[in-house]
Amino acid sequence: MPNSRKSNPESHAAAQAQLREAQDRFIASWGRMGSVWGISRTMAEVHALLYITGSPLCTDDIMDRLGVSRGNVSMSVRSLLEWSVIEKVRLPGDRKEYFSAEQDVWSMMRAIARERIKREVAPLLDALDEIGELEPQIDSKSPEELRELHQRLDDVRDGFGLITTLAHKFAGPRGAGLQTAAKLLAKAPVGRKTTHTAKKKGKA
Amino acid sequence: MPNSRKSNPESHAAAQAQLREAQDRFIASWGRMGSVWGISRTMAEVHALLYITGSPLCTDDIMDRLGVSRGNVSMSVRSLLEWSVIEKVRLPGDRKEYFSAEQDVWSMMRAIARERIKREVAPLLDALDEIGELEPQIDSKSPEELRELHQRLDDVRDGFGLITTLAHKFAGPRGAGLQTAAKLLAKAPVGRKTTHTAKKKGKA
DNA sequence: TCGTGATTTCAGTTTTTCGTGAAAACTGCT
DNA sequence: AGCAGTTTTCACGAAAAACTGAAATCACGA
Repeated sequence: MPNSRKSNPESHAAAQAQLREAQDRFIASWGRMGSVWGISRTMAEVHALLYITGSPLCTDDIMDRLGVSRGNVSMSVRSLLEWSVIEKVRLPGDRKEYFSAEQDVWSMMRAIARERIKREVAPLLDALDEIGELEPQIDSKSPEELRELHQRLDDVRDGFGLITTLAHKFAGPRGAGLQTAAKLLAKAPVGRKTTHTAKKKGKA
Repeated sequence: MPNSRKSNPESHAAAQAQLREAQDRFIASWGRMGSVWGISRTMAEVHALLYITGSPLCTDDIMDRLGVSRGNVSMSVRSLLEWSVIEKVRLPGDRKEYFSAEQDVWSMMRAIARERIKREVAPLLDALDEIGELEPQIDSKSPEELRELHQRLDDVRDGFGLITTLAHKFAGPRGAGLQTAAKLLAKAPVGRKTTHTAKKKGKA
């Protein structure tokens, strides 16, 4: 069957199916990654749906498409709003709330990075500070073990501290920091060979 | 009670308790972070224990200190070995296996980063490639929606692709890449203000 | 203010992940 | 090979996290 372009009903339906399929796959992949990240699968899927779709959707749209409960959608959407990766949209003359996702990938990534730093490393740094305060004076007369302990704690603290500083500098809410940094580093003469871990398009 | 330094029994005991306390806290914090990362709490705790302790420990040492089962230690240790953040040590004249953690924070961080990229973004990239292959020919005659879809997929792919490339360049098994990059970026003139998210040592 | 439809909350249920302990497999030694 | 100590595996139970559905709450328009 030769596929005439333009808009005959048949190829239109086919295109729709194709679209659906691709969207669903993206949603599934993004959702799967969500679990690896410690966020719920549904939350990631809702985000994926809003992103890949590009248009504002209401609660029922999301429920129907993803097959999850109203409550679940409500909670996922709330978190997503806190992450600032989606926003509320109110259509005039409609009482429903609609949601749409940030469309710029880099600002999406910055938002994700920001949130992860906040959830993952900030608490650790706080804890390390607190531990450090437990033992105010360490001096050369302290037992070797204690000094080693402090050395290790400080090492970790410094490492994550530096990362956090960086992250705030480059992933702050405003500015194209992350992208700039990435491009900058990508060409910097530090590493040697660029070997990919992921298999590249190999399979049939 | 005035604390004479050197080694009188009393201050020695106190120092031991202090050491214990600090270690336990570190282990707890690191463990808590483990869950945020999607690795099991025990696995993170085992790693924390080996790191903060600095000395090779055997299965029973770990079981006793952490209060977890033999099986659990065995599995955690196996994963940690896969991550290359700990290694087996065989003491001559002892049939037991001992384990000790990578002591350099930066190479520890590189290992962590490497592993996370592998688990988190590589599968996503693979999926995106696969989705892209579903629809070989997109041209200007394709429906607008399909072209938008592809645009979005490509955006995500490019973003994460760049990040992956970077990560491999800087977090590869060998080289001080990460540290170098961090220092480099920390002084680069990109951002403006360095605002900390984490509260700084503020509390009593 | 009331009524209607949308949204949030939350107790209970399902699903998933984690951890246990004992049996099986393995290892180096005699 | 036989043995004693060590490590791994895995079926099962415990714990945690996610999800549901319906009642309660909220918000807009009349």
